[in-house]
Amino acid sequence: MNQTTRVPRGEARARLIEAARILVRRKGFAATSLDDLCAAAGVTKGAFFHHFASKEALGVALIDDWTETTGAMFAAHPYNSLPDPVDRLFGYLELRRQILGQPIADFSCVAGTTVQEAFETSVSMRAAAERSILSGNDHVRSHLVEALAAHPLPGITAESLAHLFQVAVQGGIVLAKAKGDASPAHEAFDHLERYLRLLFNRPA
Amino acid sequence: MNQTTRVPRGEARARLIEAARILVRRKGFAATSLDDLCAAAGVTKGAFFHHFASKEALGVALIDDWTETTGAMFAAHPYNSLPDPVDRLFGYLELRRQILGQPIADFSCVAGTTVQEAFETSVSMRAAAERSILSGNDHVRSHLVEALAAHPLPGITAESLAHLFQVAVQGGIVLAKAKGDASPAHEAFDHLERYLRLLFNRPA
DNA sequence: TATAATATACCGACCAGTTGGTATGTGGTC
DNA sequence: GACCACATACCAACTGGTCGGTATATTATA
Repeated sequence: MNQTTRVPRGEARARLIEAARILVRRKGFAATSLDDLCAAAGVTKGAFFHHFASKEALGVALIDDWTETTGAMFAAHPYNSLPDPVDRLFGYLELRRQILGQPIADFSCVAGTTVQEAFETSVSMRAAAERSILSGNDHVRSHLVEALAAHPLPGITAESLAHLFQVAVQGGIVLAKAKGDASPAHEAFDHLERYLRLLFNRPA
Repeated sequence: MNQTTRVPRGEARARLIEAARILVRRKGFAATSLDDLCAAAGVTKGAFFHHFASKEALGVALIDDWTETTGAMFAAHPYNSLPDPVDRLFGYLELRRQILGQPIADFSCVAGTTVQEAFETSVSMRAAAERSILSGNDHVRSHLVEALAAHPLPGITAESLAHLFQVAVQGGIVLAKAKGDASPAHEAFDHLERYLRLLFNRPA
């Protein structure tokens, strides 16, 4: 209740986004109230509306921050320096499987969760979610383009395969939430890897 | 506003669930208020709380109704009478692709949308969503069990493949909502079909 | 370099409208 | 006339958002 130590000047915005990430992942966007959010961030309503014009604006900032953070995380990972693009794809999948070891709320996707609610009610949030998906897509696609250049597959585009990765990630999250267990998501990545091995003729 | 023609006696509950299905698909569960819901159903708050103990109870009833409706729809489809189980799987995928021709809100999944928001905040709604996913899973799995009996694939279970179908459906919806376009979902089904053709040795 | 002027960051009380939920009344049906 | 299926009226708590104010930082000026 009573704030004993104040949030240092200049940190309010970052703290609000951090708190929003946690709350939205747990309860969704609509169910996250600004009062709860500000309390969790240790900040007042005044601070909120100084940094964000509306709850919707916070949502956009949250998703954009999410895009940046996750993008940087994947870009920084060691598998990116593997010489073989197909191995990089397997490295990506392996990382994804590792992430599934965390609690469900911690591997839930901010963009995916939010766009389920807001795709019709908020133009700007849907657009932000599209940017987020697109960013993840680009990462995988770059490896796929290389892989397909070395091993062309008639009728299969890097774009559509990259989408399949995203579909597996997002669908896996939904099933994990429903079952309270990450194993269906885990299995989906296994199947995706097996599909890639069949396509690129890479037996395990 | 003013109710000109009243909802016939005995229909309130069904109308509420129907209206909830539409609103929840468009705006999510939390963002759907009881006032809006009752107005859309042409019914008063008194009717609502006569049939449902709480908003959460309506959510559970909505998801269970969804499970029943979709289950009946898939069970009734002609592809189920095809002699070959693998052909039935292709028939299922073809039907899924047809459904993608509708507006996004109309192929959005009530269970998937709701569980994204409520998996941590409502035990009963998460359980209802699990029942829904499980029901869809069972349908596909029954064909997969037959297919695997005729054409065994070491290391691949009907259960995990059935999950993959659900993952493709749910993930496809998320991507479609984000992009405002069903094509990534469509492509995911194409890849899934190609994967099955490779596994079961069924070239197109 | 001291100081005035201005911009930034944040506070917290307040507001009107909405929220899920309740208590009680009423008309139709058996 | 009892019961069921709703309608009506109402409520406290909460909702996103506003607004006047203050403390701190930045820049301009002399």
